[in-house]
Formats: sequence, C-alpha cells, structure tokens
Amino acid sequence: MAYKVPTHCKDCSVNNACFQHLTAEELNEVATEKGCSVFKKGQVIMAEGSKPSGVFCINRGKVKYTRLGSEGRDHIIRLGKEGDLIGYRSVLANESLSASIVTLEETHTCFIPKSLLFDFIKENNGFSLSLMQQACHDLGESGKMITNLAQKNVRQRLAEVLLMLNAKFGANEEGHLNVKLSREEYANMVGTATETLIRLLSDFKQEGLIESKVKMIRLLQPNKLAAIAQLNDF
Amino acid sequence: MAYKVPTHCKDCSVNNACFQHLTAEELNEVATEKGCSVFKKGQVIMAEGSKPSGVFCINRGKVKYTRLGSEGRDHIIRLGKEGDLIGYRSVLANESLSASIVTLEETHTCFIPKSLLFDFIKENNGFSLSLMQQACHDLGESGKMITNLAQKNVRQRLAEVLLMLNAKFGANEEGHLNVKLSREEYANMVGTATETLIRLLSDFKQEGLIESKVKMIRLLQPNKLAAIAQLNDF
DNA sequence: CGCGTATTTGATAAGGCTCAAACGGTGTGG
DNA sequence: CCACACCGTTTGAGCCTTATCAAATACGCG
Repeated sequence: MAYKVPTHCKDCSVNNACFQHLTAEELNEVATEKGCSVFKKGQVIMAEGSKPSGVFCINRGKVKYTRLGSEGRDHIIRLGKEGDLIGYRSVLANESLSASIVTLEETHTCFIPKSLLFDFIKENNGFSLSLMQQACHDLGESGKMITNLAQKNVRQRLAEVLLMLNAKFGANEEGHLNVKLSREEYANMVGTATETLIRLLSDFKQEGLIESKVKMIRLLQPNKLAAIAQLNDF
Repeated sequence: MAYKVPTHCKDCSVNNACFQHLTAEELNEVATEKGCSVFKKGQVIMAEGSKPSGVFCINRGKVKYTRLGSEGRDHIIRLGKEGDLIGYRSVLANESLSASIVTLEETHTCFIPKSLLFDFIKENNGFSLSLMQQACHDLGESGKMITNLAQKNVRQRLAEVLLMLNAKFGANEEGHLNVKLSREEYANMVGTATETLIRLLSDFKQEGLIESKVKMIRLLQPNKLAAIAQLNDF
C-alpha cells in the first residue's frame, strides 16, 4: 500500500495553500520524509477516535469526513479533494479524530509526519499563518452548516448541498457534477432519510432544476436552486 | 463606553491559554495598546458581516454568538465567558464575521488590535500554536454540533445543551446553572421553536430531571440527561 | 443470467411547527 | 399603592414535514 510517488513536492501539481509558503529546502525535507499511499474507493484513511501521527496531503482523489451518530447512522460533515490536508485539525488540537476519513474514489496521498509539521509551524510563519487561516476558514464554514441544519428544511438544505458540490468540485464537460455520491451519501450530507432525499431529488428533476441519471447529476438552474436554498452569499 | 480597567494584563485574573505564552515584555505591550470597554446586557459587541479590527478578550461576563437565519430567526452557535477571545476566527481568517456577538450580562472586555495580534503570531511560537489549537478545538466542537443537529431529536439536543451549559458555566451554591438565558435563547441554541422547548423543559421537570423557576435551572440527574442525550463522551 | 445491493415508490405515523389564546410577572404612571 | 400595559412564558389544537416500514424495481457485478 505504501509507495513513493514519482513526483517531488516542488513539482506537485496540486497547490496546497500552506505548502506554498515553504522554502525549497523545506520542500526537500518533505519530499524526503513523506510516505505515499494509494487508497481504493471506500477505504478508511483515518478512523474516528484514533490519534493520527501526521497529516495526509491529497495528491489525487476525493474523501468524505464522516461521523458515526448514536443511532449507528453516519453523517458527512465535510468533503476533501486534491490539495486538501487531511487530519490537520486533530493533529494540531492534539485531540483524537472526530470523524473518519473515507475515500470516495481512488485516492493518492502523501503522509507528512507530525514532527515535521510542527517544525514548519515553529520555523516558518507564513506556513503557520496559512494553516491557521485554513482552520479559521473551516470553522466559519462549520458555523454556516450549523445554522442551516438548525433552521432550514430538507428541501432548502438539499439545494444548498448541490450548490456546494458544484462550487467545490465543479462540473465536467457534460455538465455533470464532478463527484460521485450514492443517494445514501447525499442523505448523510443533507441530514435526512434516504427515502426523503430521493423524493426531493425527483421533485427537483420534475421542476426542471436538475437532471439526474443515478450517480450523474447536472444542475440546470443554479440560480433557482440558490433561491430555494435562501442563500445570502454564494 | 471605552475606559481603562485598572488591572495590568499580567495581574489579570482571567487565564487565557494563549496569553500565558506571552513574555512579560509582550504583556506590557498589550497593557499599553489595549482599549477596554464595558457592555451592558444585550449589547452587540460585534455585528455579523462586519470585519473587526482586532479581538476582544473577555475580562468579566458572558456572550452569545448568534447568526441570523433566512427566516429572520436567530441561531446561537456558541457561548463565551471570562478568558475567551472574541472574534479571533474572523480576524485570523481575514473574513467578515459569521455571527454577531451579543452580551448575556454586563461584560467587561479588553480590545487587542489586529496588528499586535499578528506581531505575536509572528514572533511567539507558543502563542501562535496555542491560538491554532484553540481554533482546531473549536472546529471539533462545531463538528459535534453538526452531527447532533443532523441526527438527534429535540429532546436529545435539549439534554445535551443543558449538560454543555453545566460543563461550561457550572452551577452556583444553590445548584443553579451559572448562566441566565430566556426560553427563546434556549430554543435558539437547541434549534427548535420556543413553544416546543418549553414543553420539553416541563417534561424534564415532571420526570424529575431538572428544577426550573423561570431563569433558574438546576440539573437534578445529569447522568439521566446524558443517557437521553446519547452522549458517548462528556 | 442470477444474485445482492441500491434506488424508487407507497402508505402510515409521529415529531415538531404554527397559530391562537391565556397566564404571569414587572415596571410605569396615576 | 393600585391599575394598567407590556413582554415573556405557558398551554391547546391542528397541520405539515419528515421518518419509518414495507415492497417493488433497477442496476451492477461475478
């Protein structure tokens, strides 16, 4: 499972905001110390409750952050894609993971050990600040999600999730959302039962807001979706 | 409204985790540059959407972070008390405030300008790391709240909110929760209608789980509340 | 092609929201 | 000191949204 990807960090195509603050020398350190892995679809990269010994940088692929609720049901609290750091929250707060991180498709990662990460934080202010900004930004997003769950109904939340997916992953040449999720995963993002989600998706289809063929969803009228979601900002 | 509190930071009774990493000299800087204010109950310290030019440190008092939802209803996403930093998320992420910060009682604060904060971040690794840990910890708490809202019913969430208040603010000598909130504020924390909240509170009262006289709530059986809330960890 | 899983549809029930009205405490002015 | 008005709280009734259970259908994989 563990292997070295051919690319050196400085040639890496993905652009992580934090790593852009590292010097050539520091990037060399990463390239030397990092371990690389490939995960197949559906694999658990990190398990809820464990304490990771470092962070992963996603080189290719997509992941979901999923928390197990008390009724044995999952809830997806965030998604990650190329360039995102995985598990940084837990490592920096020195807390155990509050969610499992599971791949949505084949995913290539580079592992950066905790010690190296903390070295950079101590020595490189730009890196440190960038990481902090990441955390604070994510905290803001979480706040939005909290209000949405507390105040919006399922229809509004679904519209918002669709727009969020579009903003984060974009669409391919045919206009389909660039991420494949099962109906259950959609339901776990929206916070509803799978059956309810399916009914609302077909409502949206009938209203001409989206097109959907099983795993392929195309947004036809994003502005109308935004109106449904009651978005003030997007 | 703005005045200097008599205490120098190094004598300040409140212990903010970040400030403990500052040197005597740096604390002097804070004491020199900070501005202090007193806010009466119900005053808005910072308004949602604005961009603060620094952070407040709470010297005395309690605040709520409240977001205005699309239906004109508030949702309380967090509470703050003595020693907490206000507005750090927005300042560090360089984003506008995602919530208004409103006092729950008379509150004394010290204002620390953005520039000074960033100086410390650049020069003092302990401070910087501590701030980062704060942000990452809060991010974890937000994640918990998201799962709770998505998966738990109102009764479970109310039990959890009561326990959270007890953990954060404790109880006075008579066993009453050390924070005064209206029924509407409780509802806005739980994410439900005021009427529903009132009904559930009186259910809890009938079941002997709590005592309540308007603004005074006493938890009688916290372990039973924890069972209702389905807490894995508390 | 056949099995297992994911998706879809239907029927029913419950949880929670909304509207309406009554009640209670508190502060103000006479 | 009392009467009144206002606001927060409480209770009731009906309805709507959403969850749950059950069953049918479609899809993907070996």
